[in-house]
Amino acid sequence: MPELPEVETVVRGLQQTIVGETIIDIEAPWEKALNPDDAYDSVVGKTIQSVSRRAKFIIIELEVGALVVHLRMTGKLTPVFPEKYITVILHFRSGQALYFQDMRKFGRMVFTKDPADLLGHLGPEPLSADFTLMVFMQMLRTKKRTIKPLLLDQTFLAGLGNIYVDEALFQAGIQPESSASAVPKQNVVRLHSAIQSILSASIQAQGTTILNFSHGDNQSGTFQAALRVYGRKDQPCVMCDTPIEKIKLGQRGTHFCPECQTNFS
DNA sequence: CGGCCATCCTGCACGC
DNA sequence: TGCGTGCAGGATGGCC
Repeated sequence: MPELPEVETVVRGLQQTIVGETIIDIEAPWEKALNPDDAYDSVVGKTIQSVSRRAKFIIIELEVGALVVHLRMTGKLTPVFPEKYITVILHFRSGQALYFQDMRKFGRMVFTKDPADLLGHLGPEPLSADFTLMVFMQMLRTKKRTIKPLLLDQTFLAGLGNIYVDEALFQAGIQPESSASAVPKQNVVRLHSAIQSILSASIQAQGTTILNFSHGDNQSGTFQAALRVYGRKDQPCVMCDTPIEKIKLGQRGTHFCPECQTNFS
C-alpha cells in the first residue's frame, strides 16, 4: 500500500512526467473516485503547473485550482495503461494519459479551487523543520488521548500510517495504549527521533518498494524486512525474544513488545 | 473532548 | 474442492 514515502516518490515521478501536460478529457469509470460532472469544466483545457505533496495527499496544480488525490490503500497513479481496476483517466493533448488505478476503490480525486480548503485541517509535516522536539512536546503535553490513535490522527500530525506508528512506538519504548500526556520526556525524545528516522529510512528504502510495485504486487522488499513489530505477531522480539503481541486499538491492528514497551498512564 | 462504531471495497487467508 | 467468514486499511461522520 502507498505510504508517505511512496506518495513522495509518486510525486517526484509525476513532476517529471505530467507537468506541462494539458488535459483534454476525463474518463471516470468509477464515479465515486471522481465526479466528472463536477470536475469536467474546471479541468478540461487546463495545463498542469506543478505537483506536490501534503501528508499523503497529491496536489496537481492547474492554472486555476488543483486536482487533489488521495491514494488510500491501493491507489496508484501511472502513465502505463493498467489492465484492471481503473477508476479515473486523465487524457493529455500529447497523447499520453494518467491512469488512477485502485483495486479497493477507496482512493479519491477532487477538483478544488483552493487546495487549502481541503488540506488546512492537517497537522505539521513530521519531516519539516517546524516539527521540532520542543513543538512535539508542547503538542503532547495537554493531550489526554491514547498515544497511538493520536499519532494516527492527521489533524494532530500529518502523514503517519498504521505501520509507522507501531514501529515508532516500539523504537521509543512506549506501549500503544499509553496516555499521551503521561509519556515521560525521555520517551518523547525517543519518539520524536524515531518518527523522523523511520520516515527518512523508509524514503530511502522506497525505491525498492516502488520497484516491487511496478513489477506486480510483490510487497516483499527491504522495507518489509526493516519492520520490527508490524506483522510480527507471536514472533520473538528483535530486542528481547518476548513474543510480539497484537491487539485491536482504535479499529487498527496494533503490534508491540510487552517487555520493551512501557504502558504509561 | 475522547473513544468507539460503521462505512467504503476487494482479495486473500483461513477453517471446515 | 469449494464454500463461507473474517480481516486488512485511511479517513470521515455519527453517536454516546
